[in-house]
Amino acid sequence: MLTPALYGKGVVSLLDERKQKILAAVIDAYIVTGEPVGSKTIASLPDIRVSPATIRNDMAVLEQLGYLEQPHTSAGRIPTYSGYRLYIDELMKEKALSDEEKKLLDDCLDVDAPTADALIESASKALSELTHCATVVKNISPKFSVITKVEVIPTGKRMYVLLMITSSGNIRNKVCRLEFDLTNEQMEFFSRYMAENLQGVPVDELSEEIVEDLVAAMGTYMVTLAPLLKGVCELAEGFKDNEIKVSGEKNLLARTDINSLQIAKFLENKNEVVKNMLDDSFGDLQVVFGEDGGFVIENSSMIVSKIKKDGKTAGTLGVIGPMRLDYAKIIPYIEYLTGRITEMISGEDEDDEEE
Amino acid sequence: MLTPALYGKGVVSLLDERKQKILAAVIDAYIVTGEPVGSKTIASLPDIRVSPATIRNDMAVLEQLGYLEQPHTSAGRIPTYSGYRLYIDELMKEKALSDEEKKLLDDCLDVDAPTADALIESASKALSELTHCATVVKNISPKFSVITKVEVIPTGKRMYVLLMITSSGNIRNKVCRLEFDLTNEQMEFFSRYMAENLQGVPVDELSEEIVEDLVAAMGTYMVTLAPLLKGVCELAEGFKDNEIKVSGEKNLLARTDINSLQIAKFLENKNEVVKNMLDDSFGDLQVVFGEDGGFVIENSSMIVSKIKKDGKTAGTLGVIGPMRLDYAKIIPYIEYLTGRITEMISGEDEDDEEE
DNA sequence: AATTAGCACTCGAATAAAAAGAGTGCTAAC
DNA sequence: GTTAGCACTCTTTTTATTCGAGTGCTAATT
Repeated sequence: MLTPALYGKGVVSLLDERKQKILAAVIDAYIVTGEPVGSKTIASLPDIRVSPATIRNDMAVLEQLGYLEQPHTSAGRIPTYSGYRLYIDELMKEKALSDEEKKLLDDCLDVDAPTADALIESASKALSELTHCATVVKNISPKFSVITKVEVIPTGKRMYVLLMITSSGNIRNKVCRLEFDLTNEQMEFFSRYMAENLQGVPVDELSEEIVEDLVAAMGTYMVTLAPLLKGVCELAEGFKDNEIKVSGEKNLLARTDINSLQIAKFLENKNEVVKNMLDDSFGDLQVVFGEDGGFVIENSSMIVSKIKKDGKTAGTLGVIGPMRLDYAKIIPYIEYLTGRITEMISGEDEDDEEE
Repeated sequence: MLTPALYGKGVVSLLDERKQKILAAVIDAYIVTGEPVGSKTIASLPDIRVSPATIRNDMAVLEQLGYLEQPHTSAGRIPTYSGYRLYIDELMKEKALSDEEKKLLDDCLDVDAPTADALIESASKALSELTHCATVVKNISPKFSVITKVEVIPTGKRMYVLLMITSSGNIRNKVCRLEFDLTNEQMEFFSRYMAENLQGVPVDELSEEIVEDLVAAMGTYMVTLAPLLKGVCELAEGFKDNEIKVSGEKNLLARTDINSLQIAKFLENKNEVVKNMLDDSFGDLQVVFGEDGGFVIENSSMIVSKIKKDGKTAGTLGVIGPMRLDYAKIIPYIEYLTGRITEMISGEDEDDEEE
């Protein structure tokens, strides 16, 4: 007999209610202690009314189904990947946030942050401290940013600063060294040309081809200004690339059950590794285990949740921690934060909401 | 009898030539193997002509003098801090760079780097790969940078980007949200006011007091523009603070003899820790061991060398690695690189050297 | 048919004892 | 001053033994 709450779910229906309870209890215990869990431990729990022998039988079944495993014959059980998966998807009881917790989280959000990215960043810092994990952030997608301004500012002999500002309030700059000094006329032309051709263009649409076309159409100015346009191109790339930020790495490095070198390697490639992972193809909340795809940090898992804007994925926020993470508590944290951020940034573009 | 090369040196004169040779040999061997070194190992070296017994006697003396120690009775010797110190200062034979090595290093330097900091950065990356250590960089001192431009650019409703450019080609920006939109007149006033009062001011002289004076002297514009000036202040701080960069951390994290958590803590506080350490009070090249002052990474050491400009310290470049570092090889590397950079940036300010 | 008590069994972890080995310090001879 | 020789020390490695947690199976119980 299934509890009402579990009707219509997935794999869970293959397991009778008691086996579900036992599996959940084993994983709960393992998350707390980190040690293999035996039948006696489970039997001593208040809402389990059967004997260790019965539990042993059930655990043997759960092992055959691939949800649990034994490190060695005479040890208790630990969860497998699919055990965790089932637990997260269908078994665990999320610990709803109390009002105090909500308030705490609200206070952590920097409501005065000048850009959405800074707001998300503040959430990331807070989350990392509250969970004692590393946190990972994918900034507001370049899809939502259009170029609002491209400037060139002379700063020295043949030295120029290129400046690009986007609608989401992000700025990037780059120093260019040219072959010749620009005349006033050339600079004015460049500014006008940029304003006419790039203003309003979404950052992620700015490809090399577009820039090449622009260069070609520039006529006599071509030779002198081409290097600047190349710089523009690189700036746009910068917006796309530097999206992913990890903070609180210390919390991972402090752990003995996670390999430091793997962490370091992950941090080096975080862009490539995480980019594919946080795409539209997934649901709003996603839990990835430490050897799925490119994400190789053994014994770790990553929970990420989407931040939306106008119904579309705009960014993500999540944590990276040990496999045995307190999912039931941390998932609500993350969902609450991304939910609040989603509220805060919706429709912010057009006009300021206050007053 | 002292070798000519050692005349007039320091503590070394207390040690006869053979003891020096033995101490150096022990440290050489320890640097390679990481294991305590015994008398037999030393005796088997080609230019040591005495028996193990003699070496044992000498090693006992070296231990009493505090240069060596035994992890336990029946083990060989390992160097103490002062052993390393003596070795580095007076005993080791630096391995001079071959022409190929010089060429290799030259090729690593990004001669086209638009700013001196970028040049140093390229050296840092190369050094980290060549030595398999982390590298640490202190960027060209703010003392050498004067403010060349402060701009304010409107980017949205009540949103402005503050931009500060220094003579060394560095740029920093900051998004400010103001209470009111600025009129054209206000913006023009601000630009002029900045140009008149801040252009040419060395970055590290821009204190809160100066800014407060400026605010006070601003007259009617005071109320509206004060927040912008606060932003200017923060930007200048940014130039001072973000000087120290570490790269190649992976090389440290990969080692089992260095504590990951200590590395993480160091990385978090690198600014405070390293700032004091790379000051004018020291010689051109400095070796710091992993528990001196604020630098607490057990079993590690840091070698830093100064980059100069017009005879004054302008920046530093160095490596952080295990205590048992191949000093004899790495020190020449660092000295060569900082030397080259010093040459390249000298007098670069006034005019371009090429053509 | 499901549950449970009972029990033999397994295998890792902890403990103890023994052997091996590296290196020393000291003494006496060179 | 140097060195061979040797007893001694202390770690590391090996081997053996015990201990105990936890299991799986069987037979009894509900």
